[in-house]
Amino acid sequence: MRRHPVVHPRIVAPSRSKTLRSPLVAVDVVIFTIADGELQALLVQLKGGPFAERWAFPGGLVPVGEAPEATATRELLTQTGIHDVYLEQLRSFGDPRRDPNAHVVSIAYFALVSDKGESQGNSKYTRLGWFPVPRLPSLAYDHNAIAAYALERLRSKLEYTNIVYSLLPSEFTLGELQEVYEIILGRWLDRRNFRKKILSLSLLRPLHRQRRGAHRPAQLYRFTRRTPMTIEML
Amino acid sequence: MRRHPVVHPRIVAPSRSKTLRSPLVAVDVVIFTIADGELQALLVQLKGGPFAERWAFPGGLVPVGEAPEATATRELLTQTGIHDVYLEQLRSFGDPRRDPNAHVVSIAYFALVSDKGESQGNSKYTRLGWFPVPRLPSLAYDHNAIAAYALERLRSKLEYTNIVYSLLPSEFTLGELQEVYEIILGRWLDRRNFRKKILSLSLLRPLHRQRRGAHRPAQLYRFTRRTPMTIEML
DNA sequence: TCAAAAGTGTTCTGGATACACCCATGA
DNA sequence: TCATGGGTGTATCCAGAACACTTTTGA
Repeated sequence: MRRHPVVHPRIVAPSRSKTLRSPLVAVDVVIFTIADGELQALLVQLKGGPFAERWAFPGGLVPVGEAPEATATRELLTQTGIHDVYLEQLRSFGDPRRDPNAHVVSIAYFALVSDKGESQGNSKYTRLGWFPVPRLPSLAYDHNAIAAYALERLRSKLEYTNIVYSLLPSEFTLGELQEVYEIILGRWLDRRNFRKKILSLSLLRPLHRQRRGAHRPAQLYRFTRRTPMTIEML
Repeated sequence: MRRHPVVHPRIVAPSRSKTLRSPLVAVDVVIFTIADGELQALLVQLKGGPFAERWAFPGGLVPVGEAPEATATRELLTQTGIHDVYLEQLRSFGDPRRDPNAHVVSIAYFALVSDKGESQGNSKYTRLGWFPVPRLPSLAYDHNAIAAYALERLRSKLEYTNIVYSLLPSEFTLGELQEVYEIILGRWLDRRNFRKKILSLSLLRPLHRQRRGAHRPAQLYRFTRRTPMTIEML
């Protein structure tokens, strides 16, 4: 019926017609990183509104004329200082009661960063905090549901894409790579099978340097391509 | 920054503030079925606007207070008469230029029906038509991109979920089931291997009836559960 | 010398693939 | 009798899983 101008005119300017009222559009970004042997997510603390003091994922309203993904990128930069990250749309959450103030349809994204460093930036308006994903507090809006969905997506994409590269620094050992998998998937992997499989994919280039520590030195590797590809990893 | 009321107030009523302008929200539904040995999709013909006469997926604006999925269900019923179908969110498409009239963020869904019959309903406002997916015309908005995305999703979900049940009538033969897979995946499957695999999943219950034709009678089957489950089908 | 992580190969098993012939029916 | 799809079993291959001991270093 939308296609019939009399019934659902898509053409009239929004401000002219009461029947054209539609929910607001927002984005929310779940930013994951690995730190302290855990999967962590970045939260901001709300200052006002019904969820004052509560934590939530960074995000914001999408203005007319801006692509939602651009909003996500922009809010990420202004709220957390993070830029140039892997960013992927999850899905939208549109329940009218998810925000008590107004009907806001939120498009959720997830982002992956290799370390917390970049997020020290512009925190002058908001308190930022990294939280271990297994023990997230009770979040504002429906953000706990978004978190669960994001985690599920991360787990499955880890298995059939190479996006794990965005959780690692440019140089890393096979042990560190395996640890990322173990933390996110929540299960131990056999080291020999893991190395066999990963090395057979020729995604990694061994360097001429090693990581030293209180143990036998470990070969350092680099990803040959840091660009998303779908490939059976496990 | 959205969390800071002064900068991005989420609280003010939409009509009060210019800064709160956000795109409109719509849904679009890609409805698939199998007919005449092909995957087909249901389109409606637009009557006015810059895409007059062009075909598009049924859909409509989401009103304030209604969950987008409810809008999708409702528009499906009013525009096509289709109800009680498998419906799944794909993702949202938000490019500001996808609709020349206004910035409309569309949440795309895909639906599966087992036959065209249900769509004869209320076509008094719009012309409806089923089109073979491999030969879709040039659609309105960005609907060709939505179609491509929907097809991709359908193909992958066919492999790891049981949603194929929603493309089949309540009783069917293994040959018909296999044909659905072959049409959608676009490749031939070995009959013996297919039957072995499918029957090993105990998703099907053989009936005491057979389908007759100009050939050896074929055993009829029924799905034991017509509810979405994730399971490795192929 | 000890703790801690790195490095390495083989066996087994199960699932996927490839493949060809006979059967029952309606026309 | 013929065309059409239905029904069936076996051999092969490969990837995944299971599994233990030695090495190198810093402390």
